[in-house]
Amino acid sequence: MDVKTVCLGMLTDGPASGYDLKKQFESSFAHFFAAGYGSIYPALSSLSASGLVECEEVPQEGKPDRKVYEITDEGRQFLLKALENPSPCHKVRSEFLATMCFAHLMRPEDIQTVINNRLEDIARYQEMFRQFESEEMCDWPEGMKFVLGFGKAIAGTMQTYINENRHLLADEPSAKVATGQ
Amino acid sequence: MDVKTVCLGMLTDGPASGYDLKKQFESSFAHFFAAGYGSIYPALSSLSASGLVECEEVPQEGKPDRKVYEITDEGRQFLLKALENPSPCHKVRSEFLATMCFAHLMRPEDIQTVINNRLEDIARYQEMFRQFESEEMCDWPEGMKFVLGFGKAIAGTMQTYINENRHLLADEPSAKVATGQ
DNA sequence: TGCAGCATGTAATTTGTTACATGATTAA
DNA sequence: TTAATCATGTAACAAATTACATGCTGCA
Repeated sequence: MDVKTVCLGMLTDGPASGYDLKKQFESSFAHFFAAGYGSIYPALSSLSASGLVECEEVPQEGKPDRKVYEITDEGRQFLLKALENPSPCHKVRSEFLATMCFAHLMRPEDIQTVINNRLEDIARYQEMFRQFESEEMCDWPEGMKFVLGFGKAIAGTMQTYINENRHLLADEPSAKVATGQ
Repeated sequence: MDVKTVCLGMLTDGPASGYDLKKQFESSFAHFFAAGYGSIYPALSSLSASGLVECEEVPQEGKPDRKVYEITDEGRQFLLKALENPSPCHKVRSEFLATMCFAHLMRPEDIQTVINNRLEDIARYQEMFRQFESEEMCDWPEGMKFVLGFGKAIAGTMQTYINENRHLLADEPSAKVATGQ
């Protein structure tokens, strides 16, 4: 499933512009599917050319026309076919873990920095999940709740694991072992 | 960090062929960094052309020459520079989660199939982690243990989360609610 | 007889990323 | 005045996937 198909899926929720979809990719989808304008706009053009979506251009003052895309019946059919894949993949590409594999070649302070930055990143996701929980979540489809819950669970596990095991990689400089003083 | 850099890192463990590296990508690295022959061989050629590795061709009978690559001092320096990135990314690309977002458009039995297949995939990873734990693990660098433990923790959380929340997506056909029978 | 494993690679294609290009509005 | 938000897109580039291409050995 590529960006095109995910955009098509997002449009089942109602008409939207490329700009709108980008916001979804930055929020609810951010933890498992990345896409920038450079892939979203071409995706929408292509979907439009294939007749899977229709585009309505809404003129605006001082801004480019807002192009609002709406899924067609053909688009719905295409999406359903795409959703029939019985084994959709789940891929991780982690430069973080790759880096940690070679931690023994790094300076301890650099390892600490990498870990702290990762924890910050995780914290940002957790903040996002918290916001979703407090807000609109009730009227979302169950699948979306499942996916958000999934992300939250994984983020929590990562955080705990890293905190409990970072000592394996490098002892913190400030962690002076009891010196009896 | 691309395939090239990871190959370079793997070679710090000792000389190896493209075929050997592929086996690592299929085992200990499989849960966070994918690479096939189509990217490994070109990566090694390129590293060799840049002088970051050296290649020794070992003739064999009935097989193509085995090309054994060894990291050079220049290669080590290059790797250390690459490891200095303070914020290496950790990206997930999940067609599985994307599919689940649109579960309300799918047939319940198809949802079950997708979930069962995902659980099988997770189980395969867990089996792999178990094998590593029983074997050679002791002489591995701490970073590698950290990374394997990370994968194991995530796999466990996924499994538990999916089992505990799959009912949100579709009630199993056989799950007849207490009939008083 | 057939398949898995060993062992290498190339070429075409697909996909996505990054940088570039434009430009008005609004709040700090 | 400066940054963020709104709003679109293209073109060059980078990277990885897939299919293709070869061919021996050893086991079941």
